Amino acid sequence: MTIEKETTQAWQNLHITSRTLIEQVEAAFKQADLPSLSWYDALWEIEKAGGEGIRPNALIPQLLLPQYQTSRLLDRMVTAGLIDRVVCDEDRRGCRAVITESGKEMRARMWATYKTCLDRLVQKKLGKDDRVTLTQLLQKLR
Amino acid sequence: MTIEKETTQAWQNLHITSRTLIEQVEAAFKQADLPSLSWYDALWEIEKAGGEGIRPNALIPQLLLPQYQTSRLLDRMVTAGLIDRVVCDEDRRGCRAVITESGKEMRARMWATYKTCLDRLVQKKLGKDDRVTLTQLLQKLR
DNA sequence: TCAAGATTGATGCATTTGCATCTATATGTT
DNA sequence: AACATATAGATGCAAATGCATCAATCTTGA
Repeated sequence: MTIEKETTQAWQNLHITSRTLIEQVEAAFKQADLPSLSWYDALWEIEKAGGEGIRPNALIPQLLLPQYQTSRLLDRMVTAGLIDRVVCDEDRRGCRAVITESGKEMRARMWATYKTCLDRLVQKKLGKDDRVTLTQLLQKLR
Repeated sequence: MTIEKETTQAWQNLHITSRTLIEQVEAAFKQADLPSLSWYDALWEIEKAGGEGIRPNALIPQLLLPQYQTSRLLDRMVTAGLIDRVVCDEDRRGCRAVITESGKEMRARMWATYKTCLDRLVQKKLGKDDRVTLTQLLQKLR
């Protein structure tokens, strides 16, 4: 079994590109005094869940985080006043994460920054066809 | 300025794919009782540098790590006996990272595992043409 | 019904990270 | 030469991570 050059190149470009782009978004967030991408992802999932909120264990597969990281991310967001941990009637072991008004506001502010990055880093760099092709190729790898 | 659906999808697929694949490689390393990918990358760069070794500050752009992380990664690899930190005659502030025999052996063992993953996760999943196309699209994003 | 096992989510502890700063040496300017 | 500034790399400290484990609750099967 031999690894071809194109394999290595695809591999390296995949990870370098992903890391570099994320770094640029994180830098933009920091610049704007905003928390990091994982907070955005979590806030967005929790906001989409609506007033009922969402169970931490349902958040795990969305965020691709381990259980303990999810738990601690929620801790920090509670501390920051962006979400509430609400008791869960249907399962007393669990809880529900519910976004606060302040959380919604934060998510919106983050989106404003995020959006600009996505436009500059992806949309402006690749035509629609290329974006579709890229998505298809990436999906073959998952 | 509006973010189109294909933009979001390319963005998400890029990062999810990268993370997922890396997780699988890391899992394979852990499985085989080997250190993590960043050790591999560092060992490889240092080994390629030959007997002269390489200056930490030259390693930084290769590894895409911040200075302090590079410094501490070298610490740990010294502790593990995989590299030596050699005094640098031409610049007394600095040092040179030189791979040890044990380090070469470790890199080779890691490559055996790594290679298998690359074959299974990339080479078997995408034909050569697709790999080339993917690389090209990713390069447009960097 | 009740014990055995599974699941939810939190947490103690050691390691790693991120940031800022420090020391030491090198370089550039007058 | 003498000083100011820049650069290389290490490090103290606070925060975040990874791992293992815990308590509480739920589910299942006899």
